[in-house]
Amino acid sequence: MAVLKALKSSVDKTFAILEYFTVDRAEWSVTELAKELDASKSTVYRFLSDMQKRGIMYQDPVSGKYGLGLKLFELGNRVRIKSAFTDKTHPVLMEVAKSITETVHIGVFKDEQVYYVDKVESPQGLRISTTIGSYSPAHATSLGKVLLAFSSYDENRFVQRLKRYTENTITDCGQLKEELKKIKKDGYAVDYEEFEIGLICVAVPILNQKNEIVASLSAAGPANRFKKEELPNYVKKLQKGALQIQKNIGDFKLNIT
Amino acid sequence: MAVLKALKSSVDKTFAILEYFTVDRAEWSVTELAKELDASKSTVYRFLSDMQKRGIMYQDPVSGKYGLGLKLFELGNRVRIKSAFTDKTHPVLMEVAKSITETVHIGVFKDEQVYYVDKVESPQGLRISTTIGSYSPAHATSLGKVLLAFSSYDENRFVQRLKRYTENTITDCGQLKEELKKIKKDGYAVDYEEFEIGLICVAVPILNQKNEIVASLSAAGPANRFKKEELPNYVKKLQKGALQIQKNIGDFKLNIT
DNA sequence: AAATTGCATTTCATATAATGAAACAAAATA
DNA sequence: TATTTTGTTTCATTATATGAAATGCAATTT
Repeated sequence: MAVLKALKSSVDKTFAILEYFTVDRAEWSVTELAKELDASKSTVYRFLSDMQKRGIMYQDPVSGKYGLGLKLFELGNRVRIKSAFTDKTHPVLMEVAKSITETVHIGVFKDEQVYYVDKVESPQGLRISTTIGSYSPAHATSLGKVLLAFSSYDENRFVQRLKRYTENTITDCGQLKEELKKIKKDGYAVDYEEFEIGLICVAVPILNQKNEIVASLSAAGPANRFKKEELPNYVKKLQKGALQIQKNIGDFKLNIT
Repeated sequence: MAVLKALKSSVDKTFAILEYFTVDRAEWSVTELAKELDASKSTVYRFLSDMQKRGIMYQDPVSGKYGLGLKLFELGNRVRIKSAFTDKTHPVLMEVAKSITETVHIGVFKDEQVYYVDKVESPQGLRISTTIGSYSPAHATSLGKVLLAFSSYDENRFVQRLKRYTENTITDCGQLKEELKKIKKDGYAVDYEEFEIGLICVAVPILNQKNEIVASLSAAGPANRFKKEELPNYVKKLQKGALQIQKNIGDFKLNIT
């Protein structure tokens, strides 16, 4: 409430409005959004229609509701991360997804969270589906635990409360530190339904040619399809992919800011 | 010159500035951009730094120059076309690129031009590299000619001048109509260096399950690698991919506006 | 080492655009 | 037909955007 009025610059307001258009809520009417933002219809209308004129917004000709437009897609594709990083990782991701037959992800650190930068979905019907450009908690995912384990991090990083997502989530800082130590030793992390019941993930680090960790690579699938004796096999396939990516990316270091 | 002053709304100004960040010119300093826009440094600075605070812009910590930020990548990935269409086409594109070993593209019609919505680059060193979200002329590309041939179009569509790009470009309307008729009969189009010298493309239509054309699929490679006797082979592989995509997309119809 | 250039950034009085209430038009609903 | 609910437009008021000049910082030149 009173979201817009709190922001002083038009630039801020513009992008605050865009943030409301998510994957889960792709369409808003002027009235709905005005109510949500506690702003006048005129104001919201002007923002949306100005953006619509530029193709940043798309207006459904039938319902009159607004959604994100093609121009934004266009701009998003110009962002460096895409051409510099994903172009190099994606082909490998395809290979790994095919050989493991589960959804594979690449995640990096951003704001203490895991940020998904690339994915290839499992060819199987029942599969995990995440949105590129979204976030997950670091301590409750295999991607995050790998990133933590292989990064040089402040020991006091975990003074912050570790949020519980399921009964398996690690919420004790000491326990997490032990887990990370083990992960660094083993070279991989597993998430046994620690973030979501029914979801199991395995992840390995992606290093650049200077052996700095730049991202992590995971395979994720439904718990009932996971066989513990297959774990070394998954890890082997992931590591093979990670090594291939390492070859592809050179000394590339992702600047996430 | 005087680009910014001509625009009355901040929303317009914001996105006008973003448009200056292209693939060819990914970075601008405050001073450079202020000069280009004929605006004051303060103004440009404020736009860029406001956007930078939100992650829309990225500022290189060394040079101080600005580029497009991750948030924009994030927003771009939320655009419907991406999740609804590309997710379904990309895996097939990978397969086709691998089997043909040339860069493959998917294009749709937008504003009488070919709009690139997805691509997978050739694994070979020498390859064609296009930007997703960019445009090419319809009459001078295989993607475009397929789209024209299989769309129900106005006969008078081509009264507009057909721009010449190379010595092979079809610039005569009657000749183009003949070509389109042939393409419809054959089920594929070829571009023999009609847009760019040294570039040869082959394209086939992608139909949805109602048999409406929704996009076209092409393979593009350097002319000196192209063997005429391999053409039926390329077409066969492309058609196999197009059929797979048809299965994936159902009765999906792309709304490009 | 001092001076100079070249840059991003900040300041502040003024010009200009953003704002919301209300009116409007058009469609959906009763 | 009457009523409600939309998206859109208008316009006087308010608040933000603007640019010249100043600042601070670093790299380069004297």
